[in-house]
Amino acid sequence: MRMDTFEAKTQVAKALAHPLRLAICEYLLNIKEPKCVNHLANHFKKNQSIISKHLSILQQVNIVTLKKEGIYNRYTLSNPEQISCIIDAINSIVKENALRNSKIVEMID
Amino acid sequence: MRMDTFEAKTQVAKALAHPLRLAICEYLLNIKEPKCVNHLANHFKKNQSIISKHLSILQQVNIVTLKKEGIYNRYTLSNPEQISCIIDAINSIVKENALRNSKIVEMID
DNA sequence: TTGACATATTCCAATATTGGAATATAGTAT
DNA sequence: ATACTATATTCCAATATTGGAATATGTCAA
Repeated sequence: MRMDTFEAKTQVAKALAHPLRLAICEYLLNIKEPKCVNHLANHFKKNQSIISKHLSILQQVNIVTLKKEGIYNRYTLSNPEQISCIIDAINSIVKENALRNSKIVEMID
Repeated sequence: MRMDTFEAKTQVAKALAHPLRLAICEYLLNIKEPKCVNHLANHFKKNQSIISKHLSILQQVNIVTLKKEGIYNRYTLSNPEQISCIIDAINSIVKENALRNSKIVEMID
Protein backbone atom coordinates (compact mmCIF):
# COMPACT_ATOMS: atom_id res chain seq x y z
CA MET A 1 0.00 0.00 0.00
CA ARG A 2 1.52 3.28 -1.08
CA MET A 3 1.87 6.00 1.53
CA ASP A 4 0.02 8.68 -0.43
CA THR A 5 -3.03 6.42 -0.44
CA PHE A 6 -3.27 7.27 3.22
CA GLU A 7 -3.40 10.98 2.58
CA ALA A 8 -7.02 10.90 1.40
CA LYS A 9 -8.00 8.60 4.24
CA THR A 10 -6.27 10.91 6.68
CA GLN A 11 -8.29 13.85 5.39
CA VAL A 12 -11.47 12.02 6.38
CA ALA A 13 -10.08 11.11 9.81
CA LYS A 14 -8.90 14.69 10.32
CA ALA A 15 -12.31 16.04 9.43
CA LEU A 16 -13.77 13.98 12.27
CA ALA A 17 -10.95 14.84 14.68
CA HIS A 18 -12.55 17.87 16.29
CA PRO A 19 -15.06 17.87 19.13
CA LEU A 20 -17.55 20.16 17.43
CA ARG A 21 -17.32 18.39 14.08
CA LEU A 22 -17.75 15.02 15.75
CA ALA A 23 -20.72 16.40 17.68
CA ILE A 24 -22.27 17.78 14.49
CA CYS A 25 -21.91 14.39 12.80
CA GLU A 26 -23.44 12.56 15.73
CA TYR A 27 -26.27 15.07 15.84
CA LEU A 28 -27.00 14.77 12.12
CA LEU A 29 -26.87 11.01 12.48
CA ASN A 30 -29.50 11.00 15.23
CA ILE A 31 -31.74 13.72 13.87
CA LYS A 32 -31.85 12.14 10.38
CA GLU A 33 -32.95 15.43 8.84
CA PRO A 34 -31.03 18.07 6.94
CA LYS A 35 -30.23 20.96 9.26
CA CYS A 36 -29.27 24.51 8.38
CA VAL A 37 -26.29 26.43 9.71
CA ASN A 38 -28.35 28.63 11.98
CA HIS A 39 -30.11 25.69 13.56
CA LEU A 40 -26.79 24.03 14.32
CA ALA A 41 -25.35 27.31 15.60
CA ASN A 42 -28.23 27.62 18.07
CA HIS A 43 -28.12 24.00 19.05
CA PHE A 44 -24.40 24.04 19.81
CA LYS A 45 -24.39 27.63 21.07
CA LYS A 46 -21.65 28.67 18.68
CA ASN A 47 -21.59 31.56 16.25
CA GLN A 48 -22.54 30.87 12.68
CA SER A 49 -19.14 31.50 11.15
CA ILE A 50 -17.61 28.71 13.20
CA ILE A 51 -20.39 26.28 12.37
CA SER A 52 -20.19 27.27 8.72
CA LYS A 53 -16.45 26.72 8.64
CA HIS A 54 -16.65 23.32 10.29
CA LEU A 55 -19.44 22.25 7.94
CA SER A 56 -17.27 23.32 5.05
CA ILE A 57 -14.45 21.11 6.32
CA LEU A 58 -16.85 18.17 6.59
CA GLN A 59 -18.20 18.92 3.14
CA GLN A 60 -14.76 18.98 1.54
CA VAL A 61 -14.29 15.29 2.29
CA ASN A 62 -17.92 14.51 1.53
CA ILE A 63 -18.87 13.57 5.06
CA VAL A 64 -21.68 16.05 4.71
CA THR A 65 -23.80 17.13 1.74
CA LEU A 66 -25.30 20.55 1.18
CA LYS A 67 -28.82 21.08 -0.15
CA LYS A 68 -29.69 24.68 -0.94
CA GLU A 69 -33.32 25.45 -0.14
CA GLY A 70 -34.08 29.07 -0.68
CA ILE A 71 -32.39 31.04 2.01
CA TYR A 72 -31.31 27.96 3.90
CA ASN A 73 -28.32 25.74 3.36
CA ARG A 74 -29.28 22.40 4.79
CA TYR A 75 -26.64 19.82 5.59
CA THR A 76 -27.01 16.04 5.89
CA LEU A 77 -24.56 13.20 6.32
CA SER A 78 -23.50 11.90 2.90
CA ASN A 79 -22.68 8.43 4.23
CA PRO A 80 -24.68 7.90 7.40
CA GLU A 81 -23.91 4.16 7.62
CA GLN A 82 -20.17 4.68 7.48
CA ILE A 83 -20.24 7.59 9.91
CA SER A 84 -22.38 5.50 12.23
CA CYS A 85 -19.79 2.69 12.11
CA ILE A 86 -16.98 5.09 12.89
CA ILE A 87 -18.80 6.81 15.75
CA ASP A 88 -19.90 3.50 17.26
CA ALA A 89 -16.36 2.13 17.09
CA ILE A 90 -14.89 5.25 18.65
CA ASN A 91 -17.51 5.20 21.40
CA SER A 92 -16.75 1.57 22.08
CA ILE A 93 -13.01 2.27 22.42
CA VAL A 94 -13.67 5.24 24.71
CA LYS A 95 -16.05 3.24 26.86
CA GLU A 96 -13.57 0.41 27.21
CA ASN A 97 -10.88 2.90 28.18
CA ALA A 98 -13.10 4.47 30.83
CA LEU A 99 -13.87 1.03 32.24
CA ARG A 100 -10.21 0.09 32.24
CA ASN A 101 -9.28 3.36 33.98
CA SER A 102 -11.93 2.94 36.67
CA LYS A 103 -10.55 -0.53 37.37
CA ILE A 104 -7.07 0.88 37.71
CA VAL A 105 -8.42 3.45 40.18
CA GLU A 106 -9.99 0.61 42.19
CA MET A 107 -6.63 -1.12 42.32
CA ILE A 108 -5.00 2.00 43.69
CA ASP A 109 -7.72 2.64 46.30
CA MET B 1 -24.98 14.89 25.15
CA ARG B 2 -22.51 17.14 26.91
CA MET B 3 -19.75 18.70 24.85
CA ASP B 4 -16.88 17.42 26.97
CA THR B 5 -18.02 13.87 26.24
CA PHE B 6 -16.71 14.51 22.77
CA GLU B 7 -13.24 15.39 24.00
CA ALA B 8 -12.32 11.76 24.69
CA LYS B 9 -13.81 10.63 21.40
CA THR B 10 -11.91 13.36 19.61
CA GLN B 11 -8.66 12.12 21.11
CA VAL B 12 -9.25 8.75 19.46
CA ALA B 13 -10.14 10.35 16.14
CA LYS B 14 -7.09 12.61 16.35
CA ALA B 15 -4.83 9.66 17.03
CA LEU B 16 -5.97 8.15 13.74
CA ALA B 17 -5.78 11.45 11.86
CA HIS B 18 -2.21 11.10 10.61
CA PRO B 19 -1.08 9.19 7.51
CA LEU B 20 1.66 7.27 9.27
CA ARG B 21 -0.47 6.39 12.29
CA LEU B 22 -3.30 5.27 10.04
CA ALA B 23 -0.83 3.20 8.03
CA ILE B 24 0.59 1.63 11.19
CA CYS B 25 -2.91 0.69 12.33
CA GLU B 26 -3.81 -0.81 8.96
CA TYR B 27 -0.52 -2.72 8.93
CA LEU B 28 -1.02 -4.11 12.45
CA LEU B 29 -4.57 -5.04 11.49
CA ASN B 30 -3.41 -7.06 8.48
CA ILE B 31 -0.31 -8.60 9.99
CA LYS B 32 -2.18 -9.74 13.12
CA GLU B 33 1.09 -10.06 15.04
CA PRO B 34 2.72 -7.77 17.57
CA LYS B 35 5.47 -5.77 15.89
CA CYS B 36 8.40 -3.95 17.45
CA VAL B 37 9.42 -0.36 16.82
CA ASN B 38 12.41 -1.27 14.71
CA HIS B 39 10.40 -3.55 12.48
CA LEU B 40 7.88 -0.79 11.86
CA ALA B 41 10.66 1.74 11.31
CA ASN B 42 12.16 -0.47 8.61
CA HIS B 43 8.81 -1.28 7.08
CA PHE B 44 7.79 2.36 6.77
CA LYS B 45 11.30 3.65 6.12
CA LYS B 46 11.12 6.14 8.97
CA ASN B 47 13.53 6.66 11.81
CA GLN B 48 12.77 4.97 15.09
CA SER B 49 12.07 8.10 17.09
CA ILE B 50 9.22 9.06 14.80
CA ILE B 51 7.72 5.60 14.89
CA SER B 52 8.13 5.48 18.65
CA LYS B 53 6.43 8.81 19.07
CA HIS B 54 3.51 7.87 16.87
CA LEU B 55 3.09 4.56 18.67
CA SER B 56 3.06 6.45 21.93
CA ILE B 57 0.22 8.65 20.67
CA LEU B 58 -1.73 5.55 19.64
CA GLN B 59 -1.01 3.93 22.97
CA GLN B 60 -2.24 6.94 24.96
CA VAL B 61 -5.77 6.41 23.65
CA ASN B 62 -5.45 2.64 23.83
CA ILE B 63 -5.60 2.05 20.11
CA VAL B 64 -2.42 0.07 20.55
CA THR B 65 -1.08 -2.10 23.37
CA LEU B 66 2.55 -2.60 24.32
CA LYS B 67 3.99 -5.96 25.30
CA LYS B 68 7.56 -5.84 26.55
CA GLU B 69 9.52 -8.90 25.45
CA GLY B 70 13.12 -8.64 26.51
CA ILE B 71 14.76 -5.98 24.44
CA TYR B 72 11.75 -5.59 22.17
CA ASN B 73 8.63 -3.54 22.68
CA ARG B 74 5.97 -5.20 20.62
CA TYR B 75 2.81 -3.33 19.71
CA THR B 76 -0.59 -4.76 18.75
CA LEU B 77 -3.98 -3.23 18.15
CA SER B 78 -5.95 -3.17 21.41
CA ASN B 79 -9.32 -3.23 19.64
CA PRO B 80 -8.80 -4.74 16.20
CA GLU B 81 -12.52 -5.10 15.46
CA GLN B 82 -13.24 -1.45 16.13
CA ILE B 83 -10.19 -0.25 14.22
CA SER B 84 -11.19 -2.50 11.34
CA CYS B 85 -14.67 -0.91 11.32
CA ILE B 86 -13.22 2.56 11.28
CA ILE B 87 -10.70 1.85 8.55
CA ASP B 88 -13.27 0.08 6.39
CA ALA B 89 -15.71 2.95 6.77
CA ILE B 90 -13.05 5.53 5.91
CA ASN B 91 -11.95 3.51 2.90
CA SER B 92 -15.52 3.27 1.73
CA ILE B 93 -16.00 7.02 1.95
CA VAL B 94 -12.73 7.69 0.14
CA LYS B 95 -13.59 5.20 -2.61
CA GLU B 96 -17.00 6.75 -3.10
CA ASN B 97 -15.42 10.19 -3.31
CA ALA B 98 -12.92 9.03 -5.91
CA LEU B 99 -15.73 7.51 -7.97
CA ARG B 100 -17.79 10.66 -7.67
CA ASN B 101 -14.82 12.80 -8.71
CA SER B 102 -14.06 10.65 -11.74
CA LYS B 103 -17.71 11.03 -12.82
CA ILE B 104 -17.45 14.77 -12.48
CA VAL B 105 -14.34 14.70 -14.66
CA GLU B 106 -16.30 12.71 -17.27
CA MET B 107 -19.00 15.38 -17.25
CA ILE B 108 -16.42 18.08 -17.90
CA ASP B 109 -14.72 16.17 -20.72
C1' DT C 1 -33.93 49.62 -5.66
C1' DT C 2 -33.46 48.82 -0.23
C1' DG C 3 -33.61 46.08 3.86
C1' DA C 4 -33.43 41.91 6.42
C1' DC C 5 -31.79 37.54 7.11
C1' DA C 6 -28.75 33.30 6.15
C1' DT C 7 -24.49 31.90 5.06
C1' DA C 8 -19.60 31.96 3.44
C1' DT C 9 -15.08 33.79 3.50
C1' DT C 10 -11.07 36.48 4.81
C1' DC C 11 -7.75 37.97 8.10
C1' DC C 12 -5.19 37.37 12.16
C1' DA C 13 -3.30 35.95 16.62
C1' DA C 14 -3.12 31.95 19.64
C1' DT C 15 -2.39 27.24 19.98
C1' DA C 16 -1.31 22.51 18.49
C1' DT C 17 1.11 19.17 15.75
C1' DT C 18 4.93 17.78 13.28
C1' DG C 19 9.77 15.78 12.06
C1' DG C 20 14.60 15.64 13.06
C1' DA C 21 18.51 15.70 15.96
C1' DA C 22 20.27 14.84 20.15
C1' DT C 23 19.97 12.72 24.43
C1' DA C 24 18.25 9.50 27.92
C1' DT C 25 16.72 5.03 29.40
C1' DA C 26 16.43 0.08 29.38
C1' DG C 27 17.73 -4.68 28.61
C1' DT C 28 21.18 -8.13 27.42
C1' DA C 29 25.63 -10.07 26.79
C1' DT C 30 30.57 -10.21 27.72
C1' DA D 1 31.80 -2.80 35.10
C1' DT D 2 31.54 -1.87 29.47
C1' DA D 3 29.50 -2.37 25.04
C1' DC D 4 25.73 -2.95 22.13
C1' DT D 5 21.09 -2.79 20.67
C1' DA D 6 16.22 -1.23 21.22
C1' DT D 7 13.39 2.21 22.54
C1' DA D 8 11.69 6.58 24.67
C1' DT D 9 12.01 11.36 25.46
C1' DT D 10 13.40 16.16 25.07
C1' DC D 11 14.13 20.28 22.51
C1' DC D 12 13.25 23.15 18.74
C1' DA D 13 11.85 25.27 14.39
C1' DA D 14 8.41 24.74 10.78
C1' DT D 15 3.79 24.08 9.74
C1' DA D 16 -1.19 23.45 10.52
C1' DT D 17 -5.42 24.27 12.96
C1' DT D 18 -8.23 27.03 15.59
C1' DG D 19 -11.81 30.78 17.06
C1' DG D 20 -13.37 35.43 16.63
C1' DA D 21 -14.25 39.63 14.28
C1' DA D 22 -15.14 41.73 10.27
C1' DT D 23 -16.53 41.52 5.72
C1' DA D 24 -18.59 39.55 1.58
C1' DT D 25 -22.12 36.99 -0.79
C1' DG D 26 -26.69 35.32 -1.65
C1' DT D 27 -31.78 35.09 -1.36
C1' DC D 28 -36.06 36.90 -0.82
C1' DA D 29 -39.66 40.43 -0.02
C1' DA D 30 -41.44 45.03 0.04
